[in-house]
Amino acid sequence: MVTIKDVARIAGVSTATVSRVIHNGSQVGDACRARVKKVIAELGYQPNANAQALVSKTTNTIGVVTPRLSMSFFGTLASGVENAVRENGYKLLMANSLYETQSELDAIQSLRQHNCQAIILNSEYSDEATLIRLAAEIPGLVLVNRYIPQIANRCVWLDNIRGGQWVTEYLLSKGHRQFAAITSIYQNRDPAERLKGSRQALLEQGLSLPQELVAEGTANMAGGEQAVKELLARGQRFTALLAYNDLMAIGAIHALFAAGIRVPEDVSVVGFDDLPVARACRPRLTTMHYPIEEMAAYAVNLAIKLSNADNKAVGQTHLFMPQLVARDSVCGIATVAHGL
Amino acid sequence: MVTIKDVARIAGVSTATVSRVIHNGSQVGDACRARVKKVIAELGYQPNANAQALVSKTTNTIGVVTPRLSMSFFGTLASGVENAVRENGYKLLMANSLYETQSELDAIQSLRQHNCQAIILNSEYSDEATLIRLAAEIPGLVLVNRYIPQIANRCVWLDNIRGGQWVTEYLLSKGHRQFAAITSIYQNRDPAERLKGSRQALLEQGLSLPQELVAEGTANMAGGEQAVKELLARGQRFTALLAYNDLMAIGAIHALFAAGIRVPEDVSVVGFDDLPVARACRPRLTTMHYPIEEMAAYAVNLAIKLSNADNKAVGQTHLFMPQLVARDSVCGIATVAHGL
DNA sequence: CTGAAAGCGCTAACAG
DNA sequence: CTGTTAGCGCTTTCAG
Repeated sequence: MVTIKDVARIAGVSTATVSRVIHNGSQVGDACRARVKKVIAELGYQPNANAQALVSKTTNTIGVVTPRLSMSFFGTLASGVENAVRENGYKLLMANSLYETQSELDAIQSLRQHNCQAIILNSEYSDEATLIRLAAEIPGLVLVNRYIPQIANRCVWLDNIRGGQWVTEYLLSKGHRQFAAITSIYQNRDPAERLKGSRQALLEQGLSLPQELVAEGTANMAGGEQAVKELLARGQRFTALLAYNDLMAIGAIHALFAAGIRVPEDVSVVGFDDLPVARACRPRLTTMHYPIEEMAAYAVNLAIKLSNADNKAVGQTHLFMPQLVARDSVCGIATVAHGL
Repeated sequence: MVTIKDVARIAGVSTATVSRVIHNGSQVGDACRARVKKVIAELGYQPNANAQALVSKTTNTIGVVTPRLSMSFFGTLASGVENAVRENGYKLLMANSLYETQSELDAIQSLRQHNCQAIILNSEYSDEATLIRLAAEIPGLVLVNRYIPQIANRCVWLDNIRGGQWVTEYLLSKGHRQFAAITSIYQNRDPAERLKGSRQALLEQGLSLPQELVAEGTANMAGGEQAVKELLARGQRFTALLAYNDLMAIGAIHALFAAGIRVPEDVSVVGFDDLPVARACRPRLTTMHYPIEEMAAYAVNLAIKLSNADNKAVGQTHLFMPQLVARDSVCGIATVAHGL
């Protein structure tokens, strides 16, 4: 391994001068600078990042913690983070939290041990108190997809209520009046908010979504299938189905077809997230686009600013809006022959 | 930040002793060890990873380079790597290479600068000479999804030829005799090998796959759609369609349905990879399972061994086999009314 | 079994 | 403009 000493010796200068050249310190003579640069190039010298980190108390590294990279949503999130991190000249340390509070905490610890300059955290299950404490300890900590009022300036989040509202209004505008919903068994934050938005939109039209028209399942395809089967078993009638997310929506479509019910001709189905899979399934899914990649990039930039004590007003909020993407899983009620 | 000195001072021992306790050196008295452990716990001391790296010339960090995390295949790969890395007590540094040779090289450089103990690389476009050189320079470098004979012991790869062969044999066993294929415009390695396997299987039955029954497209949904349109425009007849991968297969199914051709009733379609999306589309896709997560984990363990100079016989190869997953996009030719 | 001391590669005053 | 010097936090001989 070629070190700064080697460069200094061969260039006939001190290590301090080499260091100055590396960091573009203007305090170096032109001739000297040229000579050092030449030697650096010849030797293929690269500063040792660990040594730099040790002395400067900070790394050019940003950490990210998500539940599980293999899931499309988090892979896209990570990809957004990676891009922004790279564009800012930083490196990315990554850890899966596996949906568990303890491994989430472990992941954060391990990132801190490496002196990450900032940490982007998609926390699903840690409680607010823990997160608030963490935020106090780590200047560059930013939460994605979660909103905690006390640390609003650290949160980059999505308006799920609006999302639920807008997608429901879209269905209403298409003439639908008979709604059903499938939601996550974990009725925390997102599922609750999306449903709340939907109910708000319905209420404005004098409609409601009674409990018997809501079924629960795990937030994936299997859960969607199961929830729809339950709805069908209950003998409920509906022309529009609101799914918590795209995966559940796709599961729902499978179950519906299995029961001889066509989508969208008999029942319109909407998802949420706009995962890549929403364009792969048939019919292509009408859904709310979750700008996760942009949010991730935004979070990285915010985290960098915060970690540089670039004082953000406490209480500032970083809110993103979902957007409707109309595809083929919804049709107007006028064209519906009979509903269900 | 609490350092080893703080612990030493408060515990009334030297830093050397604290270091020994941390590393479970057996050279410490029980009483002393207990006292130190207590202080460590009280202070919440965590060794500074950068300082450790500096002195020990190696980190507990493993790097991974993939083209783009937001793509399902690579997200799953990364997830497999992450799991194995964590289980081995290492941390994960990650970089996207964006399908470009230069940024791939940059990514590797940046990982080396951090003294990663090992690097897992999914290289698509770097040439073999570069990779061979890199392997010589970096003891812990392992290539995933690529095979280079000269550095066979560094390659964890899949038998694409067999894959192409097996999936084709499956179709043959279902009675199909009229084949078409859609493949990637980049006729490097994987696409060429899968096609080669298919042709081999066909040849054994006295069949062939002439060029007019092969169309090219980008290796994604759009490419699949376009390739099928081309096949159709050429007026080709076939009952079985071999797609380079799942994404192209799904695009193909879309294009087929758009043309009024049913899958699998009129045409059977097979993919390759077994991405999550293969279970989401309708009909669910029959495809070759690519054990990418297992391969990633295997690669990590191999990389760790190699980096510890745990001498692997040069020339050893680490080959994985794909596996057929029969779902709903294929049906027997006996039940086909007319073919296309 | 434990401590003292040297040094990993680099940066940042402080002199000159 | 450039060199000297003193560490950053930790591990690791080498003595004791």
